[in-house]
Amino acid sequence: MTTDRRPTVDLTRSELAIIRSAYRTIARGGSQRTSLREIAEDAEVSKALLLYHFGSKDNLLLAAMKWAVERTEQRIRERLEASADAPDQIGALVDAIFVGPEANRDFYAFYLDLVEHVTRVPGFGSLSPMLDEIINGLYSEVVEAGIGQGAFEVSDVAEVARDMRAVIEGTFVQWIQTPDWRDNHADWKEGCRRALLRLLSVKTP
Amino acid sequence: MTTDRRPTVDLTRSELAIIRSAYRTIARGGSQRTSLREIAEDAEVSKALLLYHFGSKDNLLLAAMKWAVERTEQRIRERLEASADAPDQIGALVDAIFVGPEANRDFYAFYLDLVEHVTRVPGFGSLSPMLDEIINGLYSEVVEAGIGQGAFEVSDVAEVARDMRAVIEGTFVQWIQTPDWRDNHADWKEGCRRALLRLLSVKTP
Amino acid sequence: MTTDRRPTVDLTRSELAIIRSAYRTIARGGSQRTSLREIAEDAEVSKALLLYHFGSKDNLLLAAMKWAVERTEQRIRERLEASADAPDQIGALVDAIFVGPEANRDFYAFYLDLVEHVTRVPGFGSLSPMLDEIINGLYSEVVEAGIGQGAFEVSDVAEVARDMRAVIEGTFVQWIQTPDWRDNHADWKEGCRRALLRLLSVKTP
Amino acid sequence: MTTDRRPTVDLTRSELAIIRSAYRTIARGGSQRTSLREIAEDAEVSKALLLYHFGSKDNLLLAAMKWAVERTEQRIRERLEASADAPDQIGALVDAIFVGPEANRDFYAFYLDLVEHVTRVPGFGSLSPMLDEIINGLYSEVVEAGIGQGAFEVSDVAEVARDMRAVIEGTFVQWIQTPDWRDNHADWKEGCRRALLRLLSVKTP
DNA sequence: GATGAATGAGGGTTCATTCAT
DNA sequence: AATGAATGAACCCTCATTCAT
Repeated sequence: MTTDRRPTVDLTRSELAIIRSAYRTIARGGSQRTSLREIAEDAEVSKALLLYHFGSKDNLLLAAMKWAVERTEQRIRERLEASADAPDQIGALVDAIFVGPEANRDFYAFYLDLVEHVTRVPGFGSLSPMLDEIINGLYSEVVEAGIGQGAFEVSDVAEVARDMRAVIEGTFVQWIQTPDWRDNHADWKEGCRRALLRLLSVKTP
Repeated sequence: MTTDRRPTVDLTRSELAIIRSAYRTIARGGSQRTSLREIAEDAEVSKALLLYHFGSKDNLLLAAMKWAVERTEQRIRERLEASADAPDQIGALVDAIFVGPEANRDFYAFYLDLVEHVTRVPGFGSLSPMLDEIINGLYSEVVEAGIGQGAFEVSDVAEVARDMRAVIEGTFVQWIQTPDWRDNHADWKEGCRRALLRLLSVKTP
Repeated sequence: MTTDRRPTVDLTRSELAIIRSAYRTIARGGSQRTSLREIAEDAEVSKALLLYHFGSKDNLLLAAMKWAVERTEQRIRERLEASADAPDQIGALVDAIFVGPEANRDFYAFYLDLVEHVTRVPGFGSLSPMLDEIINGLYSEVVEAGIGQGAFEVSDVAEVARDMRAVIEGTFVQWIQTPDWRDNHADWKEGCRRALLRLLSVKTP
Repeated sequence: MTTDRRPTVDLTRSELAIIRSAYRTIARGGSQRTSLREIAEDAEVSKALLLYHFGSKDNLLLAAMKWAVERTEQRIRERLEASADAPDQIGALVDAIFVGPEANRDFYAFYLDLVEHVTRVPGFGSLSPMLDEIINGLYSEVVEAGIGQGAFEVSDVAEVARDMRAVIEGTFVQWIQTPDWRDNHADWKEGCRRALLRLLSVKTP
């Protein structure tokens, strides 16, 4: 349904390196607790270079957020294609999303930062339709594929996609708060899978 | 080098006023973008008084978070009791939670801030078992009440409570990002209600 | 020569307790690094009581300084009288002054604070003639007693007293900087004794 | 959470300017009564620049202390060399040290501040071996030169150096407390000279 | 006599940003 | 393209002091 999308802007090699450092550092510490100096140190460049390339901290943040979302989408799509003809579409999706505790924690911690910005900082609002298109679009495709196979009982695809997203993100919001997130990842993943199946009215055996 | 500070156990009148201001101000602006000065101005007290009562910004934040969570639980419980014998338990819960766009936005913006802190600041970890107990406990009670009436098909109450929480919080995470949150509140509420019913395998008419 | 002097002001019991706490606390931490709260905690009274009794921090400081100097003089005089007819007047004086590492360190750390105040804060200048009278007076008496016994070769008593004071305080200024002041106290004491004797042209055996 | 800071090894031109201002300002007002703002104003730079170069107030203080001690040593050595073959070695030393009321007052007020820090702030302890080496080393050299000329009766050079230091610093401790230090400087200088000679068993004419 | 509540002034420090090179 | 020097604004926090009780 959604066609191929390309990175919003082209990034030079060193811009990309900076963005990666920004993502890594911010995912760990939170965007407001993370200073440009820390990011610059992680990237092994001067602090001034960040502003030379991105103009302001907010701009760098925005760029990093876009990059992170697009990269994550791509990673999910690749994994999904690898198991394209799996009998269990939902299981494949969950496998593609729950890639591991560290990566998931980094991404969702970063994502919560993103939501915080969308909610309160003018200029980050542009992220929200982008997320809508990417995430809900992805889930819609999965649902439609499942419907084609007669696997799900679904009337409104968009609504179900939204609900799936709620279940997944709501699961991560809880999981990310658990102290033993490094170890319990598989359990939460399985719980999420079951919840999605129940949501789609697929009887679990 | 401890500082001047009242030993905070029960909340005095002026401590409560400060906490209310902190909640309001932080919900709007985010805890890190909100300075003690802003909170003090909102509370119409001196900045130093905040620290006199709470010792540090983090402590005030923690106190405000606990207060907000407990107050919200109580509000939900009251509303829930008011419709105790409603035929539609889930509907009643959703009514009790979705009290209005402003209040919901304030609370969930604040809540996401809380999660961000739990994730990254040592010392806020104590909040998450508290949340677990309060929120999941509340949902468990509702589920068990429903089971008693034969309304739901549920085997593991704790898991269902967790899934409900995922749906609800995941819904708010999406809703809070929508630009027209002031107007679309009712739609998201209805969507959340349906998702919960589907999750509990209750056939919607 | 100098006649008996009495405490500049009369102190109530609780004022004295506060002053003792002030002395102890400040000797350890320095007057500017020590807050009224710390002193109040040490004295187990409220911070406001300090100001109720002394009016301001500077006033308390001044009172504590006067008290410490007078108390120290008295302590030295008592010890000196106990060995009134000792053959070695200087030895007796040094014994009376070098009472032990902790007490000496406390007093001279406190004394340096005092000098710092005399040098820079108007209002503490009154301490300096008081010190002159007390300390140099004390040393003068010792010297004169020694002259009576034909022990010293001295022409100008006041000058010698000043020089003795220089040697003693200069010794403590160095000693107080040594990291192992707890253990080397006896060595410095002995060194000081020899220096004083040399100063007074008494041939050491 | 390291801060922005130049790695201070050699002093740049502007670092030196800052240190000079720090020395001047602190000598007058005391290190704890002197704020970074005052030093910055004196140096006509922004307050943030001090921390950019030195990282913290304590660090700046430490740097200023080291600088002041080394500069003073150098000044004394130069003056001493200028009168290298003077018949009266001690007189030359005293001349080199007692350069004038303002400079002496500044230096010894600053020095007493330094001692106060060494006594109580961990991290400033490194200063005292440095002082020991520089000051006592200097005096030892003078004593040894004098011995070579048969001027002094001295057995333990290190001990005598320590005693000389005691006399000199003890003299300044008293002098700095006198209200008329601007006028009596010459008298105290002469008194110090005599005391040193007596200490070294040199018969005064 | 004694204290808790409250505050104003100021402290050191952080940090995004600017600018000359 | 890249950086070090420099800054202004704001931050959290400390503390002596005031005042009503």
